[in-house]
Amino acid sequence: MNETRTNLSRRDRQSAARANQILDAAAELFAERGFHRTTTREIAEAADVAEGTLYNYFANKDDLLIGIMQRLSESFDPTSYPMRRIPMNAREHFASLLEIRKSFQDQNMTRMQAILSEIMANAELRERFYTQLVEPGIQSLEKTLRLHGSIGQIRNNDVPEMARFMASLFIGLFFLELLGDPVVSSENNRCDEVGLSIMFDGIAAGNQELRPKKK
Amino acid sequence: MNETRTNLSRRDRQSAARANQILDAAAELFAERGFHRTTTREIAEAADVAEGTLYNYFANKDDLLIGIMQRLSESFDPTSYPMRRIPMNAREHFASLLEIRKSFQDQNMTRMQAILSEIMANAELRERFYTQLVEPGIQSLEKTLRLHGSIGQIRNNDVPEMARFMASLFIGLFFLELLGDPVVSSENNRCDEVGLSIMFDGIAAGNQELRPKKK
Amino acid sequence: MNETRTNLSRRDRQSAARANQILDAAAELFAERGFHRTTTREIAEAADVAEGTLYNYFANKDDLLIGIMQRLSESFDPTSYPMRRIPMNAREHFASLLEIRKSFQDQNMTRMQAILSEIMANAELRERFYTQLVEPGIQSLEKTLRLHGSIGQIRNNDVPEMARFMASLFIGLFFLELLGDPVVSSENNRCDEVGLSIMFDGIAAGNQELRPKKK
Amino acid sequence: MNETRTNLSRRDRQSAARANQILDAAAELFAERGFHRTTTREIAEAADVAEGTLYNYFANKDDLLIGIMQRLSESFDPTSYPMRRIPMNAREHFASLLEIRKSFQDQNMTRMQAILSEIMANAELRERFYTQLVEPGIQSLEKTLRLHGSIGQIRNNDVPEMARFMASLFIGLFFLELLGDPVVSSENNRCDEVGLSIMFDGIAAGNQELRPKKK
DNA sequence: AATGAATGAGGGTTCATTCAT
DNA sequence: CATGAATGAACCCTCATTCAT
Repeated sequence: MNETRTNLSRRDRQSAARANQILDAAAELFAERGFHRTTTREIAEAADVAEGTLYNYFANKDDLLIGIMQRLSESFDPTSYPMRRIPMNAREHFASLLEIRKSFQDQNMTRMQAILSEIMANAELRERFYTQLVEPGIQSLEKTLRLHGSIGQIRNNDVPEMARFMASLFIGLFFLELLGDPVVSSENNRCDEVGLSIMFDGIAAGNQELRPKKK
Repeated sequence: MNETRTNLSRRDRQSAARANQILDAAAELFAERGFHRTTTREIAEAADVAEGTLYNYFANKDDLLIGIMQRLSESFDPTSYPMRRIPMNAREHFASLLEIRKSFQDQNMTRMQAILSEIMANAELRERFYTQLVEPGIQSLEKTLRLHGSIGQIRNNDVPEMARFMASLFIGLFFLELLGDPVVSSENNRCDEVGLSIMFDGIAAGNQELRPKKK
Repeated sequence: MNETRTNLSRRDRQSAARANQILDAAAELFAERGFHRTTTREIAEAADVAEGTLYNYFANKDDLLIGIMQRLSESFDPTSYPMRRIPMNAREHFASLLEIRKSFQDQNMTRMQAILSEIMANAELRERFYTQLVEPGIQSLEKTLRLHGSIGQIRNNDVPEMARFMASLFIGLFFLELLGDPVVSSENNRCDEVGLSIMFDGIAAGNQELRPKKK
Repeated sequence: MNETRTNLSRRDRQSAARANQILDAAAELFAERGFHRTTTREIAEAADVAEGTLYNYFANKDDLLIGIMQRLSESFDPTSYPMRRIPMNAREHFASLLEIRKSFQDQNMTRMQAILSEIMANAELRERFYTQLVEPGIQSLEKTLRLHGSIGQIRNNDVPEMARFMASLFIGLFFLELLGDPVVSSENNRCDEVGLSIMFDGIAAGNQELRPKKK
């Protein structure tokens, strides 16, 4: 059989594609109006399948959330990023992390919104979210911090707290964007830039290096 | 009648008390299992009233969320805090802000959780949340930053971004606590301390002042 | 309060009446077209209540069957019958039992049909049916047989088997009626009469006493 | 091709075998959990075919019941039995009928259970059941009774009622067995024996012949 | 104002049946 | 003829809301 490039038969590929098609439709709707205000009927319509077909791919409505989360975590591999151009200047490194955050956010905003509404109310999902996304992200941050700390580029203590500090920043910015804060949402906002500056040099007067203005 | 201290009649006070009793019950349940997984029957039972009674105090179930939000914003008056002991050392000032955040969080965790689950899915609520809580908070931060900036204690530019930076930090820490992150959740965590240090002096090696260790 | 005759409040009585109203409608429909081919909507319509009201009185659809069974067993108290005019002639006694059977059948045909269809498929119901109806009936028969046996009116051994024999007869006749057998179903059928005769004197030629023809 | 013994081609035989394989699987499941609680998917799995294959052999799910009934009636040919060793002693004759009943029951218990649950709820099936099984059985009984009556071995009147009497007995015993009555279900029960005795000699004291005790 | 039984629209899910492969 | 994914009507049940008491 001609399946050199994938181990999956055509049927399997079709099946996976169908599952994705359903998940995408579900994520869109969950993000738009929340998990509970979205009916399986609407999902089916949006995915252009019959309602019963949903249940050939997912055990129940909750399982759609799990599926969305799964795909979210698949597209989030923090270990791959920071090491790409190491060793590098710490500031540039963290700048690139912030950019990665932004690009991840842009590509996964819908999925994030889709599950966020249920994360507060669904302990299992919350657990998964922390384990699959937040924890790995924080650990990656810790690793990065230790690396740069070990070579004297940044302070070398309180790594766990620093990592939480940075993670909080990421999460908070995401939230403010969701809430529609005009400054954070504006296309050419300087939040990341300022954030990076503060993170490295603090807000104390006189600490700031000269930074190149964004053009 | 003895109504010297309030403008409310006894009936009005009883009525307000009953409304609060219902809101508290609702908040507790919403926080625990989410808005949609909580039934009006459960709320009524928890509040020790009949189901129909709910509708004498609130137009519908959604209105309970609005009510909880209302009380949340009543107990959050950012304008009152920062000015208490001004002028003061900027670092101490922000330290006290962090403490205020923590105490607010402790006292309103339930209510916050109660509405958070619906904020993502309910545009009206999201709007209210931003307008009543986030925006005032940010504006207060901006004011504070400008104040200290104007007297040269901290850098004096990018105030909006700095305020978002700090707000993000608050929000993110809250989130990590909700998610059960062990470092942030631990009783004697140093996150605020480290956060303050970073905020002022940055993570760049050599920037840190000597800080007194927490006892 | 004026509740001398019953311990039940008006509300309780109304509630019980409503429950009966629902059970009667359900029994009718179950008998007509079977449990699974009857929808809760149809039951509600027949009972002239809303569909949701069913669930204020019964936990679920299955519970309706249990309720019907309950009422069936309430209207079947075998212990009360046979002793009414004891000691009596054994033949007359069993003749009256057959009449009782017939009258019970007439009054409960619908309910019996209603549950019969599910008895074969529902182990719990089958268990209840045997325990609440069949077993008490057989035990009552055994008691009666022992009584007449002890005073020499009938043979005095194999009481359990004789009781099963008679119970089988009752059940079988009921079944044939359900199946629409013309002889058993005919208004003035002589099955009971002949049955009684056989039961006492057997079918062997020459055994029969002279019996008065039914007028 | 070697088709000397049957008129059926190999294909036809295979086809019939497949149909039987499906019917057997269906009967097993219907008996176990009832018609409506059994899904076509389960039947297909048990029969080791695809779900769609069912519909190549049977028009729909109901048709499976008809099929089971068909096979039941094929294995029940009352005309063949009683005449085998006629003339014979009437008592022995009926004893052999009871044995036949028992063996039929043993061999067809599953199928009987399978359709019984639907007989109460399905008029068409009930009709078939009566026409194909009960009526022929009763007619055969009537014939037998008339035969023995005509030669003076048993009473010669009320044949239809006597036949119903006996049929009821058969049906009732079957039912008690289904219900799990301990006496009827016990391996070495004496119900048939006692039943025969009663049927011939009645329960009246002094009627019984001396019968040999079962070992 | 308080009650809680009644309501019925709407939800998630099942499953007999079809049909393209 | 065999397959099993796709289908969608129909089901049981929930629950926010109403209203007579």
